[in-house]
Amino acid sequence: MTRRKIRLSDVALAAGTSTKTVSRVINGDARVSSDTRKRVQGEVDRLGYQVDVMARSLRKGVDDTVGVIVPTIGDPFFATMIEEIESIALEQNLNVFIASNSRTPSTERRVVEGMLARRVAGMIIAPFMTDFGFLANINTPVVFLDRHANGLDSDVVLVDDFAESQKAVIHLASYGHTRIALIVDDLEIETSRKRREGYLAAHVELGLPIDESLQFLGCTNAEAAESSTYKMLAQPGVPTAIFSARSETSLGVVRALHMGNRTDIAMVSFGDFVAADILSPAITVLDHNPRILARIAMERLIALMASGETDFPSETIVPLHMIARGSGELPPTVLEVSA
Amino acid sequence: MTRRKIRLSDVALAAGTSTKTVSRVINGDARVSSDTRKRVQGEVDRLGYQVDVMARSLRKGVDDTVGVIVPTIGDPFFATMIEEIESIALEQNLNVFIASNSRTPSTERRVVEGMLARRVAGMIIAPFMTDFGFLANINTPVVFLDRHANGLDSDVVLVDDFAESQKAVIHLASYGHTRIALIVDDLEIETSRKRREGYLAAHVELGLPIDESLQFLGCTNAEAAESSTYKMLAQPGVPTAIFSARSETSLGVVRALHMGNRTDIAMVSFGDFVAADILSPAITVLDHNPRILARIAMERLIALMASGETDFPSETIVPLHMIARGSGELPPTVLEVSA
DNA sequence: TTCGTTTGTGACATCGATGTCATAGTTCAT
DNA sequence: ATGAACTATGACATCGATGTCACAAACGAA
Repeated sequence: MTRRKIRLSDVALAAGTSTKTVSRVINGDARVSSDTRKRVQGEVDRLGYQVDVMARSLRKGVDDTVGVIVPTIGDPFFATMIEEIESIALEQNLNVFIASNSRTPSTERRVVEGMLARRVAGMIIAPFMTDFGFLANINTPVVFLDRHANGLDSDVVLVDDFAESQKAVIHLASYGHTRIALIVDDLEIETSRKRREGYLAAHVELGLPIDESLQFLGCTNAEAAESSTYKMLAQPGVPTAIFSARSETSLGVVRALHMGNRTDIAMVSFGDFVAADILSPAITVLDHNPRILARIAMERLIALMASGETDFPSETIVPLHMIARGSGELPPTVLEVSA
Repeated sequence: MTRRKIRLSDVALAAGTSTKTVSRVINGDARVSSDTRKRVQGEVDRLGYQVDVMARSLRKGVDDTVGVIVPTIGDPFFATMIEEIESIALEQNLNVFIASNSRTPSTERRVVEGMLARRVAGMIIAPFMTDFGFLANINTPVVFLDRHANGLDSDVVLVDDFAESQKAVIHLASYGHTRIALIVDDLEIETSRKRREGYLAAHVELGLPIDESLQFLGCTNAEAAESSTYKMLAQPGVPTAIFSARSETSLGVVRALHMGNRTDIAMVSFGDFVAADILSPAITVLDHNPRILARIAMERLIALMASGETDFPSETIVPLHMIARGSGELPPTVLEVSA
């Protein structure tokens, strides 16, 4: 029933030439008489021949595809990043394959190896937490995005998580807050660790007391952040402000504040998110724009793929702007003294 | 500088066996003495050998990867769908490669061919608008998601866009609305077309007048929907309710309503979205849950990959539930008579 | 006219892994 | 003891395309 796949040799047979000549036509080699070329092209069209990319790249060693690996596609931050990468790739006539590491180190490694084995021309990786030492003597260009790669000195594009977080907390404190909660993902993730350090450093700098009970760690997604926030609202000594260290967790925090009728609590989100500007109050955010990061990373990757040099890893730090929308400028709520 | 890639033959040489025997060990073939096996495995580990997936699948014809193709990764509907597919794949020990067609027919075709050429074991495609006739005599299993494939009779999992949309509009009308606007994507997309037809059918069924000026077509993304909504709010004869035919456009509509201070206008969204429940008013949605669709599609695909039969394409229609949250139950605003 | 070039073409090896088949050495039932 | 039935292993062809090199024909220069 199914027609056999057309191969180079089938075309060659039909056109009465060798496979090599067909190959030349396919690849636009000048060394073919226009006569032969026309005949071969005719057969190619008639038979609907398509190059077998696998075989080709087995032979050539690479193909024009870039691989992108992120922790989760569902996180709008990464989704947007991917969109931007794709639109650049479209301009450059590159293909893009995307995979997620599902926030699982074993998957992360497998996925990276899968991309390598498929001989992508380059990769952009937003690492989770695998040790990338195994990439040390691979010559495929890789640019890391958002976080450094553990165990590998490589090109990276990121933001100053420490300083930006510190800035956000100081912003809240400047409105009089002294009990500022932290909602953050797993500390094994470099980004999370640094953001927390920034949070702590701000406290130290301002001479504010550090309260363990205000730090909610391990908020891996919006749901976890939401339930941490409920817990926070229920405990004695409710904070008057919250610093959410990731846009995805911010969604959970905001939902809990709305559900619990505590929109009087101030908050700043590390990273913008949809609807942040139309909530009441609108949410103040550090504009951690994935498109900018993606664009820089692609530029770097394209340069690497062209030149092949990988000897001097560059580190690009993108500064962030705070967008004050209201939630971060709320004054501390007068504490209700419980009976 | 870069170490040469380790091949099967390198391992064979080191272990003093033939490549075939190494291959057997790699693939867990029983026909190897435990002695030889141990020796080979030792060399594999020592040298850090990794299978070249390209070469392997050139030989075998397939590999354990499923390809997923969607119009845009940025659309949370598709992003969530992908997440679900990945989590199932993880259980099944399958790899997933994702690509977007960038809402461009030429890219769509190129991407599908790229996947095929890489010999994915199966594909899940949320088609944009390409004619998929070229897949007719390909034997890779494919399940279409969300929309039928043009020009190809294939397995598909979708919702009843027509009837569900009709239902949504009738829901609005039941609260007294007679001027109901429509925000919809390009009509070349099957889904959009059917949803609009449902909108129109509801009008006919209820005997409501159909007003061209209330239909905003071509809203391809949130921004487009937002500016269409502004236009709608500015024109004479502002509607009292809006049916937004896609969750991504709903975000734009909601933003415009908030910005324009017209949250008194009722609305129903085809598809839930983050924050829909914490806005004021909270948004009534048809719960077009991508996870359910994804799960069904994966089950079907896995079955197809196992059996290979592709002869009887199945069509699965998933029913939707309406989640009434407030915005869809608002009464019509009393029209202000302009001076 | 003869030799060096250029041009068009094909034979063959190769990329890395696996299927097929042959074969030498064992084991076992008769 | 002897042929049947395994077991463990390797030689070789193959998947589909392309690089290398050889070579015949046509061309141009002396």
